[in-house]
Amino acid sequence: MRLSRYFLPILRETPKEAEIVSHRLMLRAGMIRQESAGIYAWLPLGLRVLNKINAIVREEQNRAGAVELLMPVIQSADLWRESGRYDDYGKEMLRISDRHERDMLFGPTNEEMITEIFRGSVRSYKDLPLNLYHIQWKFRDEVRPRFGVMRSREFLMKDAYSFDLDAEGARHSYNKMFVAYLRTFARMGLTAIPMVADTGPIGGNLSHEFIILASTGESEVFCHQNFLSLPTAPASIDFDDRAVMQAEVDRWTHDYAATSDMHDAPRFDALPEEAKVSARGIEVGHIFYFGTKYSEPMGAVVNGPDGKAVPVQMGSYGIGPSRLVAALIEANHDDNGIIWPESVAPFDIGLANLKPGDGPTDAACQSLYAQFTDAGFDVLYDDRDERPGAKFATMDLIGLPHQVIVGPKGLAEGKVEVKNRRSGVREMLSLEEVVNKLVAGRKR
RNA sequence: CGGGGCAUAGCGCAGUCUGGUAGCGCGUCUGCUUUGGGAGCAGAAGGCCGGAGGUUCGAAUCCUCCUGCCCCGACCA
Repeated sequence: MRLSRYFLPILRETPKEAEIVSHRLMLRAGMIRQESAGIYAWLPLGLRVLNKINAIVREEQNRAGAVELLMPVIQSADLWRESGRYDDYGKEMLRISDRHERDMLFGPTNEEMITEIFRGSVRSYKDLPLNLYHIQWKFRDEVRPRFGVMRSREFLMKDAYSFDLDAEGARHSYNKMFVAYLRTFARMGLTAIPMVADTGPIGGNLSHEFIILASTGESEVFCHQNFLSLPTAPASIDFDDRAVMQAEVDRWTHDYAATSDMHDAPRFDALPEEAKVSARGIEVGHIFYFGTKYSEPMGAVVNGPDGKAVPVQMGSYGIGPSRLVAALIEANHDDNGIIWPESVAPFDIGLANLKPGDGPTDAACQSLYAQFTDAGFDVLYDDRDERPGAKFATMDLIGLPHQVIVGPKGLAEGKVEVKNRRSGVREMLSLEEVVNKLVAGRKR
């Protein structure tokens, strides 16, 4: 993509409303634009990151056996009256009516709808286990939206729903999502710590929040030092093996970890001093097992092996990709801007032409652009007629992992500069070496 | 939902107290000179001063109401 043809409205100054670093940087880097309190438009650069995150979420959901579908944003109030939550949910639910004055709502979550879909088509225990998920916009009319997309009213959520015949099966479904979540966050370069959680309005009796540590986190968290270095399960782990899944979950729930609402101070205090981690955290995922809370009132039943109808055991599993964009920036930035992990970067390489209009420089850039693109990289080519300083500042701000800087000075010696955004390391290499280096780096 | 604040050019702000032709910096556009860490000079464009009423010869400025947004707290993927 040529920057001169792209839409990247960068701000040189920080809008005053942005309090936390991710919000500031998202606005400055032209990723989002606020349209209303807690409601944002995703500009091209931001959308690219969101899509990269979604792709990782999908891969890991699919790997764990979940199946993607897509449910509507607008739901009927009648569905929510069946579960009793139409009255329980309160003012956070945005209630609307259509032209026939039917009560509708903008979905804050989808337990009711997925249960309705399930009961309409599944009759036998032989169709279980089943896990259905979608990635869809949600609306929760927060009293006080803040921190940009970290706590917005409209937000993107991946929500999965599992259906099992019995509690043991449901536990396995829960464990699969637990492991899939750890892998999902690890692939984004985040250390997410599962913490025993309150179940809130979703209900149920088994729940974990996945928290990443960040100084700007909204909640206070306590955990054992061990979590900071626990290795994540490999992609090859057998999601169908109940014992393997349980062992993996046990490994990740063995040590103490809790948010302030669930904090067990005596237990934490008993830890050796060097093992205590007390910090702030951002919730990036939340999983629940809630049994028959919805299946029973809504009549989602299957015939068991004995021919008797039983309500299915359910769980739900949420990840907020839009919040993750902000969380990733909180965890990856410096004074100059964002530092994207490679797996979610909007572009892999930023190619800066320091002197557009100069024949040899243009030619070298064109050649590199073609070679990078052929090698499968997403390249943002800064061909704008700007001074070098402005280009460097832009590149650092938007945080692409690799910067390739091409100017007459280097080219006189047949070289271009490659800079690693995270380490800051710069090298002068020939055109051929640059391509080889980046290709080799990606395979590693 | 309680408390506090803000609203003037794309962004950041001054002007409001004490009413009298709408300002500054950055950005944008034109030209020239520049070109390896946000250039210099010259010129230009861009505003129903959040909205509606009111007071006044005259309102960005004073009064009333409304709306939007932000911050602190309580609540939450």
